[in-house]
Amino acid sequence: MKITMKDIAKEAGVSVATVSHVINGTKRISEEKEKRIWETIKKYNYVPDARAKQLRLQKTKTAALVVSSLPDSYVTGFVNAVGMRARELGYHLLFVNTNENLEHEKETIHLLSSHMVDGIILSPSQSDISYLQTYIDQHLPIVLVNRYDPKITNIPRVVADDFQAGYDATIHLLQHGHKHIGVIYGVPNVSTTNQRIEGYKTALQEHGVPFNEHYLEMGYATVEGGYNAVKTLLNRHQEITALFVLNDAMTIGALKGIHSLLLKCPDDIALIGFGDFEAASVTDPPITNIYLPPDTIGRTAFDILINRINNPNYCKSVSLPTSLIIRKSCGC
Amino acid sequence: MKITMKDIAKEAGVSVATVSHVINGTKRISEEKEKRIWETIKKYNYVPDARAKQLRLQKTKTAALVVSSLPDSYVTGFVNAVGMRARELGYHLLFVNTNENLEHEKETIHLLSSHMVDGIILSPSQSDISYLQTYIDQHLPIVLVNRYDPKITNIPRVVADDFQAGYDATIHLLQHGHKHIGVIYGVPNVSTTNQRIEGYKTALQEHGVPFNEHYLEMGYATVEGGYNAVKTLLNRHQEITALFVLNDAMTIGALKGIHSLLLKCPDDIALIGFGDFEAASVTDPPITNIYLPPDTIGRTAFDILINRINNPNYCKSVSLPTSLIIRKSCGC
DNA sequence: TTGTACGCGTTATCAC
DNA sequence: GTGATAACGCGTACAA
Repeated sequence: MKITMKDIAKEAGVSVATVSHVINGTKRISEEKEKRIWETIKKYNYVPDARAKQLRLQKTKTAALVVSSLPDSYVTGFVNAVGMRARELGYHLLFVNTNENLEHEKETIHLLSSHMVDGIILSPSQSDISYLQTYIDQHLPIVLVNRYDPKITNIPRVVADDFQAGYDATIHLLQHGHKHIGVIYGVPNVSTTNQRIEGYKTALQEHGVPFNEHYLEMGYATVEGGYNAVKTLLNRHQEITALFVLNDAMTIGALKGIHSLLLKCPDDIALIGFGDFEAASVTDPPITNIYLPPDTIGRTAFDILINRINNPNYCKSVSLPTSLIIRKSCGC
Repeated sequence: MKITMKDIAKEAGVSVATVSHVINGTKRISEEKEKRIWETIKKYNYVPDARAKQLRLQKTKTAALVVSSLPDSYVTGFVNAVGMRARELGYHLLFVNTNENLEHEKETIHLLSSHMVDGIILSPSQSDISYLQTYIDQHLPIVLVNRYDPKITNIPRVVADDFQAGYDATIHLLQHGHKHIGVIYGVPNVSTTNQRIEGYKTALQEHGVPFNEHYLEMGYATVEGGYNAVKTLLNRHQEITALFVLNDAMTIGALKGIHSLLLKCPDDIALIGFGDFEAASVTDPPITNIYLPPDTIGRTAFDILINRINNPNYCKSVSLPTSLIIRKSCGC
């Protein structure tokens, strides 16, 4: 049931006008009443209805950004796919990039929960998404993409089969005779990273290769971050002959790093990336990648969201297969 | 002045209920009245207020997409910059990708004009944006980015100095002794393409090199498109020794094409791109590019939009400088 | 502090 | 069958 300012006012034993003033700080209200009102607001996790506010104030505090095309790459492709599907189904899309910042993400979800949108597709910044439970209880339709918390099962999600992908990549490197395989990742404690590393471990184990946790190197999920991570890792472990990098930007940085160390790829160091980007076929050498299907993920996520909007109990989760695109960076 | 359903009803001599039924097709209304109502709607370019509708119907037909990061590349970087600035100023951002489709763009602007947003940053699909005049007359705040119509001066814009960029790129190639320089572009009749080509022509002229219009090759603005365009162009004009490609995706495709023709870059064909992408430093060879500053363009566009929102007469236009990033694809 | 008109469409109800 | 009247959705801000 949706809770309005009227409900808050009744519960706190004041008028809606008073509640409004407290929320907006537009007038001094007595200490105790103000406190009681805030408590009631917290209790019900109340957020003023954005539309009513906009209608009254005659402004939306929303700007539109319209562009005529988006070049490809995983997240971009994904954003694009969601946009296309949204359009096909007569929906608009409000877009927010939280820049891997949890606070920003929490604020965003809170804001959006003000009936600003019918539902949310969320690619979380971390795996700890327990804060979402409140909104789920309030029947705010949410679909998780890419990352999720395995312990939370009442939120639908669409993700890639990261375990299998990590496994496949590792097997590919093992088949080329590599025994010392480094892994470079950007974001810790998220299901994507964890699952890919699990797949990596499993593949190693099946081939009787011991797992060395020092072969796991974290860095910022940027070109620069990948560059630094590679240099650190290879300087410390000269026995490493292959690298598995978990995202596009770091893959580019890793290749830069390999070049700067005057190493030959794939002769000295084999490289396999995750995500796949347009330029991967023209790099020196062309990079073998695990391909993530942004289009399928995006469209599926939107379709699931619509189902969830129409039926609050709908809770299907999907895990999509990835594929290995073989180029030259592993010595094939 | 904002026009409401009440105004339409009065003008057409009917009640608001009738107007609503006509718009939504929820009831049979007599031929003549329906016709009269539609005419009035067209006359005033009336669009029902999205917020009032949403408030009444308790749904927004809007979904949110929240992602935790966007990898870089020009448009992506630009989108990201606008998003950051919007957040800093307490705005939300509705995002639409029109996929270079003019009809889609027109529909979008029309929809957004329903007070759905306070203002619009538009990267048009074509230079013919005369259809915007109606909205400008209605004081819908719009800022143009990247592309514009030189004839329309009452819409603020922020663009790169495309003429100078085209000039700089060409001069760079001329200085390396190239006389037969091909140009590959994706979108015809837009200011970006036109201006860059103007710069190219001017540079040629200053160096006494004749302009050959057959050196201009158009293709789809994709990797595939760049690939095909290069093959077509180089097969037809074997004397060409340098290529200037006007966007990232086609630049990647062009390099692919050069490889597939078994030509050496830069020895056989020099290459200079436009936009610059992360992987450009690790391609074979690393690609010299004209760099467009997405961050500055995005933030500036948003700031101008805010000014326009606060003052309908504000109409500053900005042209930002580009820079040449020298790598190896020109033989430096 | 609070009652209440208002912003703008939608739709159930009622009148012709 | 056609069309108008009016209540409603939810905050805001002025008058009391």
